[in-house]
Parts: sequence; structure tokens; C-alpha cells
Amino acid sequence: MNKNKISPAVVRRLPKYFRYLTNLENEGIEKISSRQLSEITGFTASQIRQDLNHFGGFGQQGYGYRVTDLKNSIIKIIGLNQEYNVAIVGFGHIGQAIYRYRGFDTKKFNVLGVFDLEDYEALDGKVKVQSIDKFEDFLTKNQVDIVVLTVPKEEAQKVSDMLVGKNVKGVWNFAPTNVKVDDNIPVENIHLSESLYTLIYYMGNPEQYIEK
Amino acid sequence: MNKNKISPAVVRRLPKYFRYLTNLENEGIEKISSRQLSEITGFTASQIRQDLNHFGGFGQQGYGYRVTDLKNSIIKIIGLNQEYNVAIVGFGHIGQAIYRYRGFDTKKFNVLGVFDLEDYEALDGKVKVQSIDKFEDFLTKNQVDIVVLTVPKEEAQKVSDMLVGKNVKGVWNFAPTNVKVDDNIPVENIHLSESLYTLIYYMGNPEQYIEK
DNA sequence: TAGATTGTTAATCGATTAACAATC
DNA sequence: TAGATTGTTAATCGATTAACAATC
Repeated sequence: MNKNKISPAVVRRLPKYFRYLTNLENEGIEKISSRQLSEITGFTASQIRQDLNHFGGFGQQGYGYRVTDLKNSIIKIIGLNQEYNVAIVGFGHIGQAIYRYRGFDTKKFNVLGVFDLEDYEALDGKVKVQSIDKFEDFLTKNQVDIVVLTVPKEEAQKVSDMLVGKNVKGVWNFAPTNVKVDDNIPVENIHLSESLYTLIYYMGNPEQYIEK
Repeated sequence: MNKNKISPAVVRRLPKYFRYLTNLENEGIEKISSRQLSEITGFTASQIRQDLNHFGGFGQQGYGYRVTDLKNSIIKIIGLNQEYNVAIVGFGHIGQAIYRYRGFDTKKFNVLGVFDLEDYEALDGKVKVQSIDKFEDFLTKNQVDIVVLTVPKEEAQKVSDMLVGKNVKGVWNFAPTNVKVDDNIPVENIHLSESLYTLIYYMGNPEQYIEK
């Protein structure tokens, strides 16, 4: 496992491999060659082989890759073989959508707490939303791995400042701003407006659009 | 305007320039050099100058860039000087979050219709959700520029197939799958799970994380 | 004019693709 | 063994950074 210097481009393809392999597995397909995967994913076979070999030799010459084995390997590479404790800060439309999103395995993502401006009960009493005033104390008393930030941009940095020294391992930021946290804590941004604006640019310049 | 071959990397920075320049303008700052912008954005001054010069010479030697002028230029480059008609297909958590999202200028994005499995009224009667059966006919009778796809992945391709020949100009896809549409229609994907999984990878390998 | 900063070309760096020997 | 396909090195391509002449 030469994990020394995996490029961001490779890292962002890992979840895609996971997705395509999961689909293949669900279709009952047991083996796949880099050539076949290439047709499905749109990546070149060469790129697929090189990507995978950053993490080890998962294939078999003359045969290809066993779908389930490769999928399980990628699960471990990404870290999806573990559970994660989550706190959602900001329980507006996006916070609620994330809370209820069925797209990820809910067994693996354990929402420990939900925070907003004040205490209240949401979703017919099923969710106890806590005041943001209690957030720092909560982080001290609970091991929160992932903080999901869905607060307005004015508040995003204030909340981020509360994470210092709390053993939070990552921030998933939906606020339309770039927050600063400890250097060793990764931040993954979902900037909805930027995504929409990129689409609009290509709508006006479709000849420049390159699929995928 | 040499728009011949703008690289995707440059295009994705345009909304970021727009965001930073908007902030600067709101702070009342009138001029900025590429050096100063570099400190704010984290891009190199060289990159900023080169990015902008793909679209024209917006600066003034020895002075820098006028914030408002540059912002307005970028608005036009992206295409944010126009209005867009939007249809939201899928009115679950994410569809609703997009519908109500305040992050983008609602005057520019005109939601013409909302579609889901069946007719009903949502949000205290304020939103008439229409059955997906009426979607194709709706597209024929209305100029929909942007289709926001927030349906389950099994339905995403079916809905995409309805867009053929309907003069839709772009698809903003939240379904965790890659949909196929006409080659000249750009598709911008928001794959939430992939974003979260990328974060998790870096949480397990923080030394590989490169800010931004 | 002198100082500052752009616009632009050239050099570097990194990521993708091609090629092929290794091997199942 | 022969055919297929990987793992890996080398070649290419593209994007970023550096440098500097142009010019405000």
C-alpha cells in the first residue's frame, strides 16, 4: 500500500468505483476487466488499473478483477468499513435533507446530535434540536467524527471555531464559504451555487462542455 | 474573448471568483490586485491573471482590477445576467431544499413547475406538485431551461429520456447515477455520497489532504 | 518619471494515456 | 501452452507556476 502521495483526482474516483462496483455486484456480475469497467465508467482502462495499483494489486493477470473482492477492498480504502458519529449543525432545509437522506448507509452514519439557533423538537418530536450554545459542551462529552455544516455563511466560521481541540475528524461544509479549521482536519465542500453557476456557464457554452 | 478552449478547471473557478468579488464589493472594496486576490482565494496571482485573460483583459497595469467591474464581467461570462426557467423533478427532501434554497438569486431562477409521483399540494398549498405523467407535455408547452433532477437513481434515466427534443439547456442532477442526455446538453452532478466518501477517505488519511 | 501590476510567454509540474513485459 | 489481462514504466498531454516585457 503505497499511500504516500495519492492525488486528489484519484481519491475522488474511489467513490465512483465503489458505486459502479456496487451496481455490478447487485446485477450478479462476478468478474470484470479494466476494459469492461472502462466502458461503464468512462475512465480509460489504463487509468483504472493505475488508480487501483496505488493501493495494491487487486486483479489477476489474464482474468481481471473479482467484483465483490474489489468492492470490499475499496470499502476499506475509503474507510467505509467503520461507523462514524455525526453532528448536524443547522437544521434548515439542507440540514433536514441530509438528516433524512437515504442515500448513504444509515447504519454507518450515526447522527448523535442536531443543532440550530434554539432548542426545539422537529419532525413530530422525533428529532431533538439543541441550541448551538450547547454545541461545544456536546463535542467535549461526545466523540463526534463528522460535523455537517449547513448554517448560513455568516455563522459558518463561528461554528468552525468551536471545533478546535474537540477531536472532530472531518467537516462536511454546505455553507457557501470556505471555513478555516485545524490544518489536519479535512473539509469537504458542497457549494450548491457554484455547481449551478458552472452548469449555467456550460449552458451558454455547450461546445466547451466535456461529458463527465 | 478567446473562448475556444477554456479548461474545466478554469470554468469551475469562475463561480469562486464571483463569490469572492461579491464579498469584496459588499465590504466596499473598490480595487484589488491579483496578489491580493491570491491571498483571499488561495489561488496563485499568476493563475488568477491567466484565468481572467482567457476572457479578456479586465485589469489595468500598475493598478489592478476594479472590483465591481470585474464582478460584472464575470457575471456576464458565467451567464448570470440572464433569467432561467427551472423545473424540479422529485420533491423529496432534496427537491424541497433546492426549491426553498435562498442561496441563489431567486429573481434569476424561476421555478415553473415541480413534479413528483402524483398531483398534490405542498408547503401549505403554496406549491402545486404535478404528476410526472404531465412532465413531457409540460416541457412541450413551456420553455424550461434547467431541469433539476432529485429523483431516486432508478428513475433518473427515465426522466432524462423525457428531455429529448424539448429544448432543455441543462440538467442539474442530484441522483446518485450518471444520466445520459443529448450530447450537447450539459449535466452538472451533485453526488452527495461521493462527496461524503471523499471526506471519509481524507479523515482516515489526513496527511494526504490538501486544503481546498 | 518611477513604481506597480498586468498580460503573456516559457518552464515546470502533475495527471492521463500508451505500451509492453510479466504472469495467470 | 496460448490467450488474456494485469501491473508498471515511459510518453504525452494539460494545467499551474514563474518570469518578464509591456504599460498604466
